[in-house]
Amino acid sequence: MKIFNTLSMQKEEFVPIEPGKVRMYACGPTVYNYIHVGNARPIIMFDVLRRYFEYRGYEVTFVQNFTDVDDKIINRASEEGISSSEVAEKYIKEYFVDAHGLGVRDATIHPKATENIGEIVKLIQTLMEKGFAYEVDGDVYFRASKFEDYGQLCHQPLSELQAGARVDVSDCKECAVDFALWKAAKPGEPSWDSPWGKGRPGWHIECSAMSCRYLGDTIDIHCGGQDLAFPHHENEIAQSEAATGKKFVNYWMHNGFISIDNKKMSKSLNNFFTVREAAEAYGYDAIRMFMLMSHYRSPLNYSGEVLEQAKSALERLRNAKANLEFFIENGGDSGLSPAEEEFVSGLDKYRQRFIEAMDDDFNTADAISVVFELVREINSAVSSANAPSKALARRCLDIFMELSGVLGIPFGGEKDDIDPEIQELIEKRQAARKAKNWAEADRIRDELKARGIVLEDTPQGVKVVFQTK
RNA sequence: GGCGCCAUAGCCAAGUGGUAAGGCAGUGGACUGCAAAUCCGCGAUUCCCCAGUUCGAAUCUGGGUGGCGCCUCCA
Repeated sequence: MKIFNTLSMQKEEFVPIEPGKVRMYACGPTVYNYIHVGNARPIIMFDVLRRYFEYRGYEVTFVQNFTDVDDKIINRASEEGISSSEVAEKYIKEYFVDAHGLGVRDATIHPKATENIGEIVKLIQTLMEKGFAYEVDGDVYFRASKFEDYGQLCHQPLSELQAGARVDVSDCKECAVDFALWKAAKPGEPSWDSPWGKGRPGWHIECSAMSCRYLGDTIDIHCGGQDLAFPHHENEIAQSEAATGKKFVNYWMHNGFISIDNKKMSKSLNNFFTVREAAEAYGYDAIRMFMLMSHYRSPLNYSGEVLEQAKSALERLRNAKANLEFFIENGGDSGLSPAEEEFVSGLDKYRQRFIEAMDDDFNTADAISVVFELVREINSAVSSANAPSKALARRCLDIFMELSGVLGIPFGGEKDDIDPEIQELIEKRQAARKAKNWAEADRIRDELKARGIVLEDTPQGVKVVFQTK
């Protein structure tokens, strides 16, 4: 398996710290608002990562945090006249609504910054003791110049970073690149006791603390959006490695941005759509499909047209599944003929190609194209058999679902039961068809379609398809 | 100023040295009472431009053009 590592800017063979196990950490959302479509990309991508590792037999421990104390949460709280913990709680709940809608499984652990203040303070103390941190009036800063490898992830020497840094007039830091580990409490803000007085953690330190607590000093993979590489991830490396003296992360993975009109979707530009809004317009499933259809490091432009395309593409996969399920119920009872047996084992080549694609830095775009090719071959086989057997349909569905499952291709819920009223209409239509009363048959078909139920006539009987959003 | 990314059919998007995957849309046909679904066929002599390396380049090198990102909170 090859992974593109931001540290080396190259694809590297993945070698886990402990054979058969993967320890990964993803920077989760700051919970002060609904997540937007750009936020959804890493969430979906890293869900795929985790599923694929599991598919390949790894035991995965996946930690994704919530940043639940931060300026933005505090601002939001004062705007809404509620406490910041209420803001955080609300948007954590909303996060899970969206994540589940997108077919994202919960991480192994979802720690919160506020539940790890003790670890954070301890880590800062260690940095103080080692001379990597200094206090100014209750604030504590990291001394970047003391950490030799600072800039390794963004591939810039400290001098360049300093030159590019914007100068903050009221800054009391030793160096512009230094960053806050601990912030002294202002009146009315949430705060915790510390050796430097009441305050709260800076943004970067929480991830170092939680990664270490839940996964150990050195982990396999740390991932997040490209914009986190600097300064967030760079700072995490500095903090963690300064404190432990060990390598922090073996593989850094960063996903590309979602843009709108070719401009980065971001909260500061205010050109974002929330996942909630996009899901209302196109469905959660279309959003996931949209992300799966390109490589995670490529830039991706969001538009209604492209979401509609993703939705149509997904429809093709859904039809394939529905067709196979129909034949599993209504197909012939004969077992697999020798020719069919051979056909089914021939499908293994698609599994092979799928794995090759995913092994190459999680190339979901290539992998999904393999799924489409598999679908074409299956459809072709099933439709050319004059009465496809249940057994053949079953075997085709198995491999199709196996590969789809790795990507988490969304198929919607379980098949609904047909309620008696609908059943009656279907039977009435069948009777009309028998009597060659086409006008009546079409009228009933249109009526059901308006209710989201599509009837398809096949030689094996009528197939009922429930349309999902 | 520093660092980095991208440019492939109408749209989306893989491929990164051996002669252009896949999806959407379009279109011709088969199937159907008509549909739907499905299948078969059709679309880039060519991968932003120029020069070079090579038997051979969309893929490597150099130079352009255009777009984007990070260096500041941001996935």
